[in-house]
Amino acid sequence: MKIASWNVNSLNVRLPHLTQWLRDFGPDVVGLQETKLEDHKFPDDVLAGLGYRSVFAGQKTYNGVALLARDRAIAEVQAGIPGFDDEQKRVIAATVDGVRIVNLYVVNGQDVGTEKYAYKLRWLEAVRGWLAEELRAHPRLVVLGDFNIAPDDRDVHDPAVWNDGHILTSSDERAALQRLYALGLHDGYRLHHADAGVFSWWDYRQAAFRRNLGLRIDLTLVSDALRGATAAAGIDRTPRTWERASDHAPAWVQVGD
DNA sequence: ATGGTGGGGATCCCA
Repeated sequence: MKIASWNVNSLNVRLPHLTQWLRDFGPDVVGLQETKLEDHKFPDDVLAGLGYRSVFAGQKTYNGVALLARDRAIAEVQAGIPGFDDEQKRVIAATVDGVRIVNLYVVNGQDVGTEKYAYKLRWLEAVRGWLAEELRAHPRLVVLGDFNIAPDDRDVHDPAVWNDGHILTSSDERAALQRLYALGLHDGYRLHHADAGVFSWWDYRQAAFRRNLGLRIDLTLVSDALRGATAAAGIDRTPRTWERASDHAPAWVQVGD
């Protein structure tokens, strides 16, 4: 099963890219972030025409997440973090073919020390508590999404700029990510690749994509129980080359066949 | 330190 994560930065704008990419890449499961669509506007009919069922939790203008699955049922759908009151639509989870999939749009955090940064750390702690429960109930777990955290220096183009005091790379954010790993979750990409300089997000400004000035912040984590079945992982840069692209590229992991 | 670009929707917020 090929399982992917893609921050589309407006599904309204990116629907042609998504449909093209579904045809080209043929993922079995996809988690989308930043759909920026209210649920009644979600294009589930278009996606059904391509063989994908979808579930979604959206809102106008900001955030919004969805899970798609091709030729498979989507069961036990959970939107939001249980017990964590939050108006922002950043989480959707479901079970597909015996694998629990948790799709996260992690808070960006703006700048270290801001109110949004504090919210990011609170939010990640709530996610950690919930994932501990999810792992007990569903040992075969994949946690994917836009984490808005670059795990280590290999995942940034310039570690001097993206340092322990900078948003997306600060020591508190990285420590929060390590606490997720400590639950028994593994960066799928790093199970197969040790290289530096492979990124999933490039700023729209300063021709960052052309110059490969990016970060790897879109992650696919696999649980202990799935680690041995993780056959491959990667990032598909192709959609980032298309006209009017999302600033993110899809990250994927293959579990089993 | 600043401001660069893009999406959404309202003339500014968020990334």
